[in-house]
Amino acid sequence: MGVAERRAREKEELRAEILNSAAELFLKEGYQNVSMRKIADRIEYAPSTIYLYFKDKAELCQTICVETFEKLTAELKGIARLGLPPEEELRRSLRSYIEFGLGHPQEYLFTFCTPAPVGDEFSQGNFDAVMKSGMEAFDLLRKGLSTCMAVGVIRTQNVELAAQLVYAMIHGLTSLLVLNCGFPFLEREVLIDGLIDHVVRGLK
Amino acid sequence: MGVAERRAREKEELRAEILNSAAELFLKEGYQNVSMRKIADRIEYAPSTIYLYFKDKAELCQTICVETFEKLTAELKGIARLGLPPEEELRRSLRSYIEFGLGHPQEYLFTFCTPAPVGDEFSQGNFDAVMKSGMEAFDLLRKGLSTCMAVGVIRTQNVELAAQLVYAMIHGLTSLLVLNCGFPFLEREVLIDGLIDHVVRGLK
Amino acid sequence: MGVAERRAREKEELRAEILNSAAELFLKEGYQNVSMRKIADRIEYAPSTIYLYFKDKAELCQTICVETFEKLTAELKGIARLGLPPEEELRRSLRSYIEFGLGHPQEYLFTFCTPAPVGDEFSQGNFDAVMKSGMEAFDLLRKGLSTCMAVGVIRTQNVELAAQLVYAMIHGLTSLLVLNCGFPFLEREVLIDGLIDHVVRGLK
Amino acid sequence: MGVAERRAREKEELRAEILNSAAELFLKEGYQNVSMRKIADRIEYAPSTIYLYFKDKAELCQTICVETFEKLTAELKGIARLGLPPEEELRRSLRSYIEFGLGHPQEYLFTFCTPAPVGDEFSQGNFDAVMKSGMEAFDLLRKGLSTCMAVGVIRTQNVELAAQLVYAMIHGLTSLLVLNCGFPFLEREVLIDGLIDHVVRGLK
DNA sequence: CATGAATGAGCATTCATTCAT
DNA sequence: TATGAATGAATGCTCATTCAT
Repeated sequence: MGVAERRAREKEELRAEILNSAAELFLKEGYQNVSMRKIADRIEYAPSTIYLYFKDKAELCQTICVETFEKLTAELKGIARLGLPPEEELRRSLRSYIEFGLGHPQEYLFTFCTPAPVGDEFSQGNFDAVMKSGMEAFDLLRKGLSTCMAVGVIRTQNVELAAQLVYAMIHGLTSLLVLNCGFPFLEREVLIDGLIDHVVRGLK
Repeated sequence: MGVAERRAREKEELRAEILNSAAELFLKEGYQNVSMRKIADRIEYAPSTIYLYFKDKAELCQTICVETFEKLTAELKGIARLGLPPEEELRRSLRSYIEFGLGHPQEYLFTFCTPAPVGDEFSQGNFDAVMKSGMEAFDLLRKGLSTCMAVGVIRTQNVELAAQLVYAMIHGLTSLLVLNCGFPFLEREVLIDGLIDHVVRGLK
Repeated sequence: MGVAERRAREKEELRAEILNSAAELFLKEGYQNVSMRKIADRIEYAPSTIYLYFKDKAELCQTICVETFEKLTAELKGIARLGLPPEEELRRSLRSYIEFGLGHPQEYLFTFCTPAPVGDEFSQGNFDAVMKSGMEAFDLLRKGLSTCMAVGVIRTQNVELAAQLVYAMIHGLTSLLVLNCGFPFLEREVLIDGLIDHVVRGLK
Repeated sequence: MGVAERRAREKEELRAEILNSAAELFLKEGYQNVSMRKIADRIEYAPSTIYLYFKDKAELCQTICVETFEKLTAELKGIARLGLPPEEELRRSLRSYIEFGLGHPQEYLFTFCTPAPVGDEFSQGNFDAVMKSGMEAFDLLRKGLSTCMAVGVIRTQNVELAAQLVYAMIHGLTSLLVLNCGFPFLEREVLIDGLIDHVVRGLK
């Protein structure tokens, strides 16, 4: 039936619109400074409408984070399926990670650069859900480094340490570029190439 | 003149007490969760008294950030004055930078992890004031790398590129640790040592 | 004509189901704590469906009250039809009244313990409708006392005074028990027996 | 200092005004239907001002109840101090109780005829505070009946039962008269005299 | 007949801030 | 200089109700 389909589509669109607007606002103003009303104003719906789609503010926030991680994971998995040589795959993954951040700046910043809302607003359940999906993405990095280690293209023996350091370094560049804070950065491509080289060279 | 002097001294002391208490609270509870009343309660003055010393909550926060960065700059300058061998000085500076972020998480997050227009709470003026004092510290990193390059302990020729990459990498670790997002990071010391090694090795 | 009949029957059944569920919820959770949604959830219909049967929440409540009082009146009439000796009939009626209050606390409170203008939620119309059906029950008390007086089992001559006092006394116990205020009352049965005895003895 | 005194007096006056208005509204519209805003509107202050005087809505309600009980207790104690013969003292106390209700209709109804706010709004602490002060008044009734029993002016042996029944009966009349619900009651004095007689006769 | 989507008004409460004193 | 009193705006959230379908 066309009617039901159209309704479902519209509903999905509004849900996405809420998520987008919320992510944008959370990013620009900080989780705590964004009220449900502000989100509602931006999408031009009544505040109570949001509650038809998300139980509360925390669930809204959680959903943004989880969906962002899921997109990233999917992308990294796509690369893994290409069957590239390990070092090449690692480089591609790192680049993919950075480009993902640049391509989804709002979600990236909100998910990776915003302190977890403290207090009783964000429940342990909310927190766990986000962390779980984040771990999935991180595991792909661990796995890639493991493979490199197995075939001897990187020297270091401590997978976990290597993974955390590599993650820190690419996150550093990604977040700085995404923040777009007015600092006179060099060309993005130059920085990305330079960083990946630096990272991989350090692993050898 | 004794009376006027004593008054001035007392006034300065109260100002410092407000800053200290506020910084402590911002750190422990997060900027948003600290009300002017809480600060006032802690110093045992009326909330309105704080407004005799600071225009508003944002100015209070800005002052704390700027004064904290001044401390970082002073620290980095202190290291420079030690006359250490260039590589050693670089390592010490990087470590100092990271530890500064860990020691002043609120200020760090506010200054380096928050996109420019922070809503209507923090004015552009507040932001600029803080950013300006942060940039002073960055200059010291540029200078340190320059020296390393001059004496040949690092290979790369592009100071600016090196500085930005190094900055990105240490910022990456610092911000992750500061965000305190629940991720099971390894020991801080291990990560810091590992990162500095990785960074320096990559520069050679 | 089968179709129209079945439809009418189904409609009547749903109406009754709404009333039953609402009464049960009002009783268990208190009028204010019962939302139209809760009622709808319980009968597994959409909230808006209820509005096809009742103008608003107040009308729903009014209907419950009136129908309940009609049950009380029916009960008292049933006792009268038993042809018991007058004193016995009086005792049975008093007990029946008290037990009615205990069994329908919300309706009781709403009708007998709430001052007339109930704010803007309940209209005067709602209130009058309920009061009218409550008064019908009071008339039966007058009649019962009249009979007792006629046959000499009670001494007092003033029917109206006796009726009002008796009513006040049983209302006193009923309302206290119904309010459920946390006071450590004795066993309900003991109190009810004691009260009826006290009331009847005082009439002699 | 005149200034401080005047301030204290004004503060006390506002506190009393809040209590009075709140009691009146709670009574007329029911605890749940009275918002802090409505109270504020009535006294022509901002809603937040009320919070300078009472921690929350529950504390406001609790205060009204407790202060009402305290007034009643004081009155009953005054009678006890007169050293009247036991039966006379009992009659006077009962009359005093009824007249207290008639003289403070709003507080009486709110305190004695309104169901305890359920849910988590009213804490156990709130509840206990009210119950404690209510018990004090009730104890005076117990004591009076005890004395009557000791000197043989009343027959019944069960103090607690007698006290609860007597309380129920006088409360019944008081609440009906106070409700002023439109029912065609006889003269108040006639009803009061009649009730006290009825009650005392039943005790003999 | 029944509903899903949406809303506007309302809630208790908190907070940064002002201002007369 | 310092403050106590007061406030207006905002917050997350709930609910009775409406209405197009």
